[in-house]
Amino acid sequence: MSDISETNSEENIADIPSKPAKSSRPKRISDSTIHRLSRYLRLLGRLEADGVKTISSKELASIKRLTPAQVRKDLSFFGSFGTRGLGYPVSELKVKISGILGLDHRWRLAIVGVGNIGSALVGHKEFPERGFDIRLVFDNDQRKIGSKHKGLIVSDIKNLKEGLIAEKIDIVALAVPASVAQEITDVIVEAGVRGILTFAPIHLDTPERVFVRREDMTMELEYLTYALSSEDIKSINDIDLS
Amino acid sequence: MSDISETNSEENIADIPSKPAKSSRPKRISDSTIHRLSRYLRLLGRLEADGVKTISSKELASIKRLTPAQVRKDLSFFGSFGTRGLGYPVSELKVKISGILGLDHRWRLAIVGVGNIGSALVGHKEFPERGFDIRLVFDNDQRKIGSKHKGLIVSDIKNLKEGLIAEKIDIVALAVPASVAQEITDVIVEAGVRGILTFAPIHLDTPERVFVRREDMTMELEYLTYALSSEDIKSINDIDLS
DNA sequence: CGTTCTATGTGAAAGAGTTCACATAGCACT
DNA sequence: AGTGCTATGTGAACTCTTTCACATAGAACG
Repeated sequence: MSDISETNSEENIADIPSKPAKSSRPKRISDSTIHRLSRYLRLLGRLEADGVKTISSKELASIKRLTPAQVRKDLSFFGSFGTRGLGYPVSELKVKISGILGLDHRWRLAIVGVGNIGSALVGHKEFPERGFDIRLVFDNDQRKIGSKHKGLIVSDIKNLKEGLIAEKIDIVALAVPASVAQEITDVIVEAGVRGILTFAPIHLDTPERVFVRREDMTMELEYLTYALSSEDIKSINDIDLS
Repeated sequence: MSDISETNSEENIADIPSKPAKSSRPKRISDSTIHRLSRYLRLLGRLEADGVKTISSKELASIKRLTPAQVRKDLSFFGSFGTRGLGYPVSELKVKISGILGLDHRWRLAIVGVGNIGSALVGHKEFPERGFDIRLVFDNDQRKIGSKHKGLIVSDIKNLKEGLIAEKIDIVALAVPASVAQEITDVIVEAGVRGILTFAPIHLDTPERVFVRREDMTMELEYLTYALSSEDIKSINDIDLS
């Protein structure tokens, strides 16, 4: 049973907290720490390009609106990468974080569903730049199958399982309608893929060994509408009626 | 902590109970609670369509892999919507949550940037279905400006500020290169828009009254690569430690 | 109308994540 | 080599979130 899979705020991964703490486990790194590492990494890339050699936790934090302690704590979970009195060596830290995040080699992706979102993913330039190679693209629409889409030929979803296995796909980006997301997920899982990035706004049932992350724009929009609405309510309530 | 601007200006206001103790929104509600409300809402929509009249916290939780207590707690922050011994009335709860999230009226969106992601947003069918109307689309590419994009004419980004004001835009979805994201954000803020959903992987500097949410696919992919990599490492490490 | 049974609503406990605060490592400069 | 200075690394304190556990509201049925 993986402790990483037990994300707290999102239900992504199937998990029933049945087992008591297994012996002495490394230590569970929080969701948010990993996300922050991603963000440090990107910043470090820019700093390196700018020729910055060293950066302190304070500077790192101020750019991202975090506390220096947060930065140091995040990094300290994985080792001591800084020099006391000096700060962190930019290039070296970048390499270290890349390693932690598993970005020391390239990853093989497949996109399933070439609708609005799927197309955007296929053309997304950031992916190859950051180590993700899109190897396969699938759809069930006969008009799309066989056609070239930004340099990649769209495969028939009927061949999904075989394709994923043959191309040794690590991660699938799932951009299909919610109504078929679960059945396609089952095929992906059968093919042995253990990472899924889904855009379907439903819960996907997967075995424990499979990691699922959801990207949900509507949910984020709804967070905004909540925030905007309750602000308004607040200002109304702030007016003293007496 | 997420990027949502801090919303606690309540320290200023002394706790004078001049009004009926019908406190509107006393505590700060967590990020995760709001996200879960979004997800309950979607599930309730499906249940309602299926003719389900009543649902218990246990059922609600099992579908989403949460605990019943979590569901009840989330809802209890906003009131008592259920009936003891019975559960929650589906339609009624749906209306209540919609209200909490500010979804009792439609919201006016603008998309800035019609690249891969921007195009996907413009064509995204879920938005209108969920109360979000895309009113304006902007780009800086002369070849795109003036052309119709899924029924909407692309405006010149030079007219961003005026357009946002004229169309009373509530929320902007920002899908532009990171290099120009901050300057465009400044214009959006000047136009008085207080909600931004950004796809640029950088920190946006905004005044406190503006709410920013980030959608970051690469970050989620990196979470997956982290999880997949450390799984492998873990099986090696599982042997010793402390 | 009373009894039984079920699932809510909620304080309190437990568990996570963040911030504090400070001892200390290492650089710089004499 | 010694002194001063700065920023790391990290237990401990604190704060926020989740889970527990149970009293109790209301439905159902005789």
